[in-house]
Amino acid sequence: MSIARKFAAPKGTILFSPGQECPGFLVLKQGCIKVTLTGSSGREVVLYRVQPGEVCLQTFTCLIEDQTYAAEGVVEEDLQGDLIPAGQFRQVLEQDEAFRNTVLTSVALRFSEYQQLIEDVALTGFDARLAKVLLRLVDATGMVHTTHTALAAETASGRAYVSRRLAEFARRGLVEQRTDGIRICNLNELARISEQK
Amino acid sequence: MSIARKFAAPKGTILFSPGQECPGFLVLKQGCIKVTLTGSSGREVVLYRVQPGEVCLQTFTCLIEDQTYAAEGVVEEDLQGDLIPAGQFRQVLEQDEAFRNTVLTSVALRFSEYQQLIEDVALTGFDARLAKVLLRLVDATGMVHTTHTALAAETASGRAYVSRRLAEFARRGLVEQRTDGIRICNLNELARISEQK
DNA sequence: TACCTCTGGTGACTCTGTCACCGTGTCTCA
DNA sequence: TGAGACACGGTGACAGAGTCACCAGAGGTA
Repeated sequence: MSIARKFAAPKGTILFSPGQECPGFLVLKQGCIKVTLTGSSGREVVLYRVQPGEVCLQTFTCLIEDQTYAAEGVVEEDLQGDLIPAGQFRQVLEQDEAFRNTVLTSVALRFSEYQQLIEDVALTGFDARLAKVLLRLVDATGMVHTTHTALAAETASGRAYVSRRLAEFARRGLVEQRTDGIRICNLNELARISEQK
Repeated sequence: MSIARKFAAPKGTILFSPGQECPGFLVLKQGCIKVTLTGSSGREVVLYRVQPGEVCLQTFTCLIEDQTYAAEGVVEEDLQGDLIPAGQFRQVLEQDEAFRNTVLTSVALRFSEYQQLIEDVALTGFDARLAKVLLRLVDATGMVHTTHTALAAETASGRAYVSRRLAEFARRGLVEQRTDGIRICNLNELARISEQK
């Protein structure tokens, strides 16, 4: 993969936005990218995150189909990786077997994630979605450091509704709302809720 | 692609169901497969259709990740194609460049379709979704031959609600409900609605 | 201190989806 | 030809989900 250029970007950088041309294919070594979709109403949905070892598939679709981006990508944690220029992507894909495997695996993984997301949004109740997100974001100390607004994007819902349901969760003793985030009090019960409906 | 076996199945055949092992990779030559997700409540969502020239990606994910199916596949129109046994899939992918390109293109296409579906379900109002589905299913004579139940699956919604909104569309003169299906009366207005919100 | 921005709480909606129940048309089979 | 079975769609009443506007507190900063 000698064609690849080193690439780095600090937290907060907008890597790509809908409609943009695609500069190349990014293989992540360090950091995290958040990929979101924003509706015309301004509402935002988190599609997925790209972690080290994975590839950014928004780019993949662009390159294979020769299209522009459909989603937005933001750097969540300082980024480092390799960028394969758009023109050389197919060539590397042909020649480098390890790279090809990485891409295929990544595609398959993302594919099932998308399907899961569709299932969650289309077939699952809100509380289950919220519980699932809380369980995904909880850290080792039992805290979730995030805002209601961010949770709304993660659950493909609205901020006000998140506030209400979170208040209900708190009333039931499942969580506790603090100024520095949300403390998870009853992990088992949340897990149970996340599997309902 | 000499390893491939001929494969055929009549309309109505259930090709795969959630949890099943994946027998191989199907390249479609004729017919149509409908791939759906069914929630525990019994509610169904149409994910996509596989048309001739395309590959079935449910299978792709299974094979690459060595997992079982997550969705259900039903034959909508009598099927004919080539089946590449599970064990040989990766090998063919390595050796056959044309096949590899077909797969990659198909994956990319399906990937953007999934993203579109997420956008529709998560960010778009119901009327827009319904209008979009009607426009997709309308035939040359301006008719949509389908049931409200089927439209509910296509719009990731419920049958009763489809009935209600369709009645409202009819009241506004956009469509006309008949015993043999739905007649589209105002294509332009439906197109306008399908782009809202 | 005054101001600004980010965040979250809340009332009052609308939109979306569900459930149960009914009527209609069609098909089948005795 | 009549009885039952069944698929389909209409509808009232309700529950769940999401929106909008407005308010209040916490922190930063000038």
